[in-house]
Amino acid sequence: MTDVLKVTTLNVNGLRSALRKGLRDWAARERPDVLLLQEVRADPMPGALADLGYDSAWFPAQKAGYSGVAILSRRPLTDVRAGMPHTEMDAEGRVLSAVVGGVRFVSVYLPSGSSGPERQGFKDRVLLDFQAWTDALLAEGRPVVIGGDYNVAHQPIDLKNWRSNQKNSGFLPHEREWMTAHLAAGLTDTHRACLGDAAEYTWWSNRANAYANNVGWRIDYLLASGVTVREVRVDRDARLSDHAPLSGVIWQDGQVREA
Amino acid sequence: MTDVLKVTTLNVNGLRSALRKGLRDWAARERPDVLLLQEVRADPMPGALADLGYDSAWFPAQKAGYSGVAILSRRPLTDVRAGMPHTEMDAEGRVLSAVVGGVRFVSVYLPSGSSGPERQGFKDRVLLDFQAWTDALLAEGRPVVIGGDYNVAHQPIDLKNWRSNQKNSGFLPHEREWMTAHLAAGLTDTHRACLGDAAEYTWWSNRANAYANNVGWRIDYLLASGVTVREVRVDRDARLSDHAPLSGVIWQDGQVREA
DNA sequence: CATTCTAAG
DNA sequence: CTTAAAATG
Repeated sequence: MTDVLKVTTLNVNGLRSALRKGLRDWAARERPDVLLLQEVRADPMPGALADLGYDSAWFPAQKAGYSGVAILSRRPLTDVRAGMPHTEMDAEGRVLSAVVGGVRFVSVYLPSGSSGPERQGFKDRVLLDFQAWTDALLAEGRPVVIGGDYNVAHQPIDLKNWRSNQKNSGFLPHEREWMTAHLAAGLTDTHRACLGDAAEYTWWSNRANAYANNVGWRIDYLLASGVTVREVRVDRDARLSDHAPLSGVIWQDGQVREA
Repeated sequence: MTDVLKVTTLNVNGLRSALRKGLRDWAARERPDVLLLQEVRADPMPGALADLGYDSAWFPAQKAGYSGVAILSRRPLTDVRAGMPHTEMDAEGRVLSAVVGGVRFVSVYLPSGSSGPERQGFKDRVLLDFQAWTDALLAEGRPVVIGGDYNVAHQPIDLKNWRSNQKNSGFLPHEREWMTAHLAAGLTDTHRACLGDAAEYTWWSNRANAYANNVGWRIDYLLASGVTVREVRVDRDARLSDHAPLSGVIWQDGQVREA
């Protein structure tokens, strides 16, 4: 493989909704090689972007219209793995991976804990088990790119109102510590690595005027191991859902830039 | 009372929806003195047309967003009666009456039987009890105008495809016979009395292209006892819901046309 | 506040 | 096909 791979992660908040809002045109313009989607909230739609050359893999939740992740790729998609495994998590279609161009891509949608203590408890258990799962994945030795909605902001710079959110799900101390450990296990936060410490968010609540006032959170990540991701950017203007697409260009380590 | 009373009956299929579609402008233009509404599907909205001078009475279903009838009037509304009484029927907010200008106006929404045998059984029981209720009402001696969605087409001329609907709820032989008896009990079908035998419908399914192809049913009625209703018309073009407004002008019997 | 699903028509 | 509500984020 001599080419680089362009990757995008996006929580679509309903794939049908995102298609209505122009995901097709956006994909035709941006042409990511790999599209990691979360919150598909629909049965598999292999035809959705097929005419743009995308093959796809899908992992819907058991409950219709809820959660679900997918991977779309313009290059062959191999060794697809749906689930962690983890009975509760996998019933909700939250993690899916596949190999493209020698890199294992992961699309992950970690639970929100904001609807109450029961879901926060679930989220906390999932964080532990997802860490074990990524540890095992990294131990396989193959380059890994994880894209997804973690529902966790890491540092104060990652959300507009960090002070008032220290007791809210998504910015709880133990969630932030978990993210620190997750990265320390061997994953690069490519957004920070590429863009430095500028405040840039990937999600804005639909309530109030959060988007207009840029009251957002950075809860979507593109994490990498064994490859370098360059040209990372958040397409704040896309408006395909309440999340922004987060994209980057992957260079295999040791790969030589040609001309 | 020297003036005539203009009355309109309309199944709004959600009052909020009808307001979005222009019910306010329609009422400001047509200025019915009495508006008989069915399928309000909302909690009472006394402010909806208050600035056009309408007082109102409401009978919502116990279940939110379902059924419900109302009467709006630009003249004083007295002796309001909600319910038949009939436990099941009244839990669904289907009949409401009040006196305006010496006439008792009834807004009624008879059940649909099209969702299955259980609802058809309910509809059949309601038809019997509603007949008893109207018999008692007529026996009071006061002029009566009933407007509403009966969910019954009376004659073959009252629906586009009568042949294929002879086994479908809304045009079953026993429902048609019930309507014949209902009228024979002392109510004039003012639409037929005023407009003769022209095919004119008051409801078109949202499915297929029923409205464009005028594949409709006449299931909404303006029935009168003790008064004459003139200038009856169906406003097919209003598009305020899947039903058309059905209007008429009421002359008290013995009332002399002035000027 | 937005999405999807359901019940109902 | 359309409405409104419920669940979820």
